[in-house]
Amino acid sequence: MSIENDIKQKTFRNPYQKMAINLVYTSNWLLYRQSELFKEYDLTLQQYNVLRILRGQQGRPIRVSDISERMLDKSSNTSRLVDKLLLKNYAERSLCANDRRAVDVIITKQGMEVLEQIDPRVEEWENKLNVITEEQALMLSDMLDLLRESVQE
Amino acid sequence: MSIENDIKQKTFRNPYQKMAINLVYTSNWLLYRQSELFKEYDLTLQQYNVLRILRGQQGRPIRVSDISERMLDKSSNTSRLVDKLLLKNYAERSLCANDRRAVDVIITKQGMEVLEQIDPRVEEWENKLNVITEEQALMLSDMLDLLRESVQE
DNA sequence: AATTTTCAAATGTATCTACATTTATTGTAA
DNA sequence: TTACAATAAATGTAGATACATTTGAAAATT
Repeated sequence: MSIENDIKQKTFRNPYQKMAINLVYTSNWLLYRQSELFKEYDLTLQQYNVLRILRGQQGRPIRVSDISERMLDKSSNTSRLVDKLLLKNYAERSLCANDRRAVDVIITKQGMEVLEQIDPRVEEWENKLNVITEEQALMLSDMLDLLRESVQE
Repeated sequence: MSIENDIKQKTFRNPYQKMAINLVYTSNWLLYRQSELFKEYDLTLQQYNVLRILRGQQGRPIRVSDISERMLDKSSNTSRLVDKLLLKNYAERSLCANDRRAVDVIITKQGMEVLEQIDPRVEEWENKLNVITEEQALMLSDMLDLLRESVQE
């Protein structure tokens, strides 16, 4: 359904506004569907995001501040997210050897296992997005990069 | 900067995953910038969203449930958002004549005024997005519509 | 070396959000 | 018409989030 119907707004100030609104709306839509999936595994979206970052390390530990940098939602409180993962035995924490301010985090076997359970479900979900071609998807991604670049901080 | 650099992830499972991640990342990026702007006027993003929906009514009252339907973030608690706007004298609430369960909400003069102050700032911001053409913006919006359509609920 | 600044993580706190429940009203079926 | 379901809004509450502050450690400056 078109964004006009979804939010019952017939006109937009300009194409850029329409696009921006659709972008936020679609992101919320996507996050909501995916959250439902993660909820089955008692994970929040942010916890899942951290877990995936941990797995991406392939055995190497990663410090809390580096996790924060890689989060999609930069405002997350990574300390507390890691706390939650520790409670579930999905992650382990240890002091960083060469910088005692920092804390190294690593995924556990159980953390890997829960991700492996979720993987096919996420993949299945992502595959539904192939109403657009792979080329279009990459083009869309490139356009998003451009948009962010254009607004200097 | 490319999404790869922004979240320090070099590879993605497939183009759809890359696009989806970029979508969420860019939405967060956009919301964060805009929130900073609204904060200057002591409004949260959600409060601003409600105010704009109220203005869109052009004088006609709108019930709380209809506001919810039009929100970009459907999970917002519209009752409490309207409470906040009442406290700031940006909105008024009255019982709906033909359905005493419902509550009619209408924007006040002060609500209109604060929006008018914000308008040029938002427009200025949106205009920075014109690194892509209007046609590309509309195409991007259409592709987002397609994506949502493709995943049946 | 001592002092100051910067940095990493954790924590305190008010606010916000998600979700279930409640209250009041309307609609529908027995 | 009574009983039951459906709807609209408000509210209670646990947990999450945003943001400032604190704690401890490292780096830079004096």
